[in-house]
Amino acid sequence: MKQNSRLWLALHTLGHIANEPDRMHTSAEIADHAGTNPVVVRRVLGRLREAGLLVSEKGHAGGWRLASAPKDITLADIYSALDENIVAPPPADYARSCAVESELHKHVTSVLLEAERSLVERLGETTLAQFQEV
Amino acid sequence: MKQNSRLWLALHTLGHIANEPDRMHTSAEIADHAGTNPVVVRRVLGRLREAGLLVSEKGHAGGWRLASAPKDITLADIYSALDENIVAPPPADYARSCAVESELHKHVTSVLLEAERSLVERLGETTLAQFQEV
DNA sequence: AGGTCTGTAACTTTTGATGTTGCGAAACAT
DNA sequence: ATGTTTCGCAACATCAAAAGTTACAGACCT
Repeated sequence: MKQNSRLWLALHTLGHIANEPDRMHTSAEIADHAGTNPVVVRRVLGRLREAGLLVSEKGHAGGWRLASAPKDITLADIYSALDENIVAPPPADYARSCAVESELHKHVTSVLLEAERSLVERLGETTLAQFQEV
Repeated sequence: MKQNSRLWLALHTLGHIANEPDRMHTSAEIADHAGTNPVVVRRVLGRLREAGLLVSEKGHAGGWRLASAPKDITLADIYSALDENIVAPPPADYARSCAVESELHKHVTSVLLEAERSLVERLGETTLAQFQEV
């Protein structure tokens, strides 16, 4: 796969699961479909489970399924569950020194945070149901 | 330094140069101040020069200075010059296959792009002049 | 009991960014 | 003209985060 693709893997996978909500999907099956590794899948889906979006079951007929209906899962839920901070993390070292750049830093950070907030808001307007096949 | 800190290094540096617009600033001096390496500084500032924000001069009293007045340089100019795409680059591999996730992919990408557009718009409202000391 | 899953903990590999060294080219001072 | 300063650039070395891998314990079903 590639780097920083957790979000895409998550979307990809949830899209599929939402289309067949009634059966369990194993990590092996998903990994196969996504061209990656079962463990990687479990890592990513694990976060979604922690966020209450998915349910996993062990054992024979185990696997993964949605924790709620596709119409109740927004893209913002998915994005947030992965805490991908689009906002470039401020490199700490820069906080020190001159008041000037401290101001600059604060200003830019707040703009970035606001951009992220508006992004999440937008993602919240769309649910998985909108991508289900008819 | 740290990772993905080009934006911060650029802001930091331009902030300083904007406060002393009349003299040349050498990469060694900047690197020293930013706790990094002259070559790294030149790499980042080189992009800003390509974008027409800075001018560099070789030789004895050489170094870097702003190409225009602080009030004519917006944070968006800086951001754009570095083409930091905050939008996570879509991992290509996913474009294939099922129409469902292709739709999902397109939708999410467009939301991300819009978020970035609005971010740049916001950054465009602020100029370097606003961070100059009085 | 035996087979099928997830859950996790290591560890290795890969990738992108940063840091480093070295040297050529340009500008200037003497 | 010669030497010094400084950028420009290329070729590495180093580092950190992400992804991939292996291995095995725990849970569940038949």
